[in-house]
Amino acid sequence: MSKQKTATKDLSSQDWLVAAVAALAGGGVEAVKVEPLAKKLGVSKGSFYWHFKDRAQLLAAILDFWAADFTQQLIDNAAGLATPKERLRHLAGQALIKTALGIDSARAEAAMQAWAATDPRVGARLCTIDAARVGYLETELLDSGLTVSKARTGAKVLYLALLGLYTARGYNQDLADDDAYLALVDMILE
Amino acid sequence: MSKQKTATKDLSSQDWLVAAVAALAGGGVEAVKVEPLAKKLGVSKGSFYWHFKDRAQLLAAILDFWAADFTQQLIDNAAGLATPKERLRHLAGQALIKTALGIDSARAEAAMQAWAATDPRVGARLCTIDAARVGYLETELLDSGLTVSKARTGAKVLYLALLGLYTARGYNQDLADDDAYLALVDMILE
DNA sequence: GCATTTCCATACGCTGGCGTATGGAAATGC
DNA sequence: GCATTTCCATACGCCAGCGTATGGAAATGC
Repeated sequence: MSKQKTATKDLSSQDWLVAAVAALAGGGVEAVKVEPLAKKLGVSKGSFYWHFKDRAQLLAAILDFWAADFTQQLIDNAAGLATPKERLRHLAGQALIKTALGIDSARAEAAMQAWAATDPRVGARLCTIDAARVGYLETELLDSGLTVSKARTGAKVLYLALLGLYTARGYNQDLADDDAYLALVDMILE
Repeated sequence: MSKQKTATKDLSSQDWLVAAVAALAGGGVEAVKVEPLAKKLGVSKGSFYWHFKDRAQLLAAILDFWAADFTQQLIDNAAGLATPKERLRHLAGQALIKTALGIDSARAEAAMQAWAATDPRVGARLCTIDAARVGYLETELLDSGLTVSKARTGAKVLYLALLGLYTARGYNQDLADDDAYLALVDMILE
């Protein structure tokens, strides 16, 4: 029922993008549909087709947004805390991606991975993102004094568990146990 | 191009169910559509609406199949191997659900969880399945001599990582590293 | 061997979502 | 202050997928 922001002002393509990501988080890629989004934004789809060529371009914009934004988020995460252990433990609560805009980041993460499983081009993009993230985790583990080998597998394990945590947040709150993840962090750091 | 099985025989509702699960594993719930399935099975949708009331009933059948089948799979998994450690390590390669029928079980798993994230009734069903699975992992860890507390969080961690492994299998083969999961099993078992 | 049941094909109407075309209103250039 | 640009509404045709209705062929009962 609540209108979007301030007044009945013109929408930007950013507004459409944010709404699209929200729909993605809520119902997967198939839920990112032009006309329902228009209805939710309180405009007609004439607005959409002015800002975007077609639906495919919107989906591409989501991917670009995702790829561009996660790096910034890595920096934000690393900025505040002193030790690698603190930073790694922080990943459980705060997701790797922005939780701003009222979007459930864990659900958005899970939706992106589900999307990647059905679209190989999305999968390829997410692979590079995953590689960067695992690489980040690996450096944190190396900074903590782990051997190269242990840091390598440890980073993968941490990220796999993080993916599982995102997935569980979507439907199984009992399983999405942050403390379990924190225990894993401690376990890997010995 | 290949026809399905033996001859041009009548289809059973099981045939439809198997095809539906395959479509689910390949493209998510939204890919489970009556007319495309009919085309893939080489029949018309008149066949479908004889075996099923509507699409919702097919989806419900998928859920029932999933819930009924996973228990059998738990037994199969536990049957062959002697020690808990062997059984737990076995989970990486062999998924918890049947890999028969030419269906990628990991993709099917991931598709089920993605579905659960968008449909609360599916989510509720998967929660009980997850609980049983985590419970199974917990008993294995207890049999291995872990304390109640360590077994509890260890089971959750193992299952979260397993979920991540299933997800990764869908698009990131480099991340879907069985050895990393095996290392986690060893780590939890000390 | 005729009726009934089983299983499927064909044809139809309906809806939701996509993309286009056209026009209109408000801002903006100058 | 008139033309242009910016942003959106309305209306249209189109297609995919759902569900129904009806009929037909093959097996089956008996």
